[in-house]
Amino acid sequence: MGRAPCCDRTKGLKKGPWTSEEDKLLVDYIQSNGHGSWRLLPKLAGLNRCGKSCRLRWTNYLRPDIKRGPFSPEEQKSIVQLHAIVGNKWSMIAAQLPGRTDNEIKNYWNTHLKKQLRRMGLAEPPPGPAAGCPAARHMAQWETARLEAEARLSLLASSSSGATGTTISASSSSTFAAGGEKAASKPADIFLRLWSSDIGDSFRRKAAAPAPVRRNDVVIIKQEAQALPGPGDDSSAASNETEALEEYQMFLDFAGEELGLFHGRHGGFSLFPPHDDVLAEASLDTAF
DNA sequence: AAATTGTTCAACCGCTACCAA
DNA sequence: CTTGGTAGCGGTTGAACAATT
Repeated sequence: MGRAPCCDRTKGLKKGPWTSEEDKLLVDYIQSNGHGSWRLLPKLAGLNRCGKSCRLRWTNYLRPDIKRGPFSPEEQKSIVQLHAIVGNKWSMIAAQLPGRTDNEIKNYWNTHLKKQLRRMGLAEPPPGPAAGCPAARHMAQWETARLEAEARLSLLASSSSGATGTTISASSSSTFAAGGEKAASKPADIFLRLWSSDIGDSFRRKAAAPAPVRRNDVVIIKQEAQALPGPGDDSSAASNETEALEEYQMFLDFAGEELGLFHGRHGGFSLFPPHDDVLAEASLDTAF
């Protein structure tokens, strides 16, 4: 075994800001040869940088399809909503915003949106006994996505119904999902696609019918939740929460399968972290 | 005008899933 | 099956710039 190490720190590779000459070398090389192996690229392109640095420079700054300039209100809204759904999965969020990089979105979130939300009083965990509870928080996050989808549905319906000015209500939107656009082609809007899914329909109707359990970890958590002594030992409340968790996990699964949100190296996205992480998440994630 | 404080964002660091040897 | 390299990700840093005192 034994490949050469990726970044040989003994060779005195350059770090820090890129010069315009370095940029030109990188762009010229990639445009004529493609990036190929990032490890070999610096040598081939005549750059005294490590491949990692070249990849970052290209993907975050030099790529020709990168959109420059301030974020539009629509983009801001999408970031907030997507962050509510997937959390700090910047690459997933970036995949839904053409021309924007994960680094850019991450920076924008940390420097603008987080502050804005804090000012609006949305950066703290909700008050009450459910504070810090991942299930309650995620349910609230789904609710924000639901409201967004409803708003967009209304806009869509009013624009397509012309002068009549009628709008599709929340209860009638399942018709849209079942026989309308979903049957012909999927809506391009991520929130409408979530909303028009079976899972979205389940949330809208708040159906009491038990959802099929599709993941082993859901079963495990359900058993653990039942074993844990809840506040006041309210077993029905615990059961409701477990059902809510299962439904929300199905929503996440749907997002992964239908929208490609969770494709790639990280596989799926689970509501159910290891026990140690639950505490960490509750104390650290104060964005919502 | 100078010093201090705050803000932005490009780039780096460390971690890890994936995959080749 | 094990080991180790690669690529990609999220968190963090620090230089540059802007605003304030």
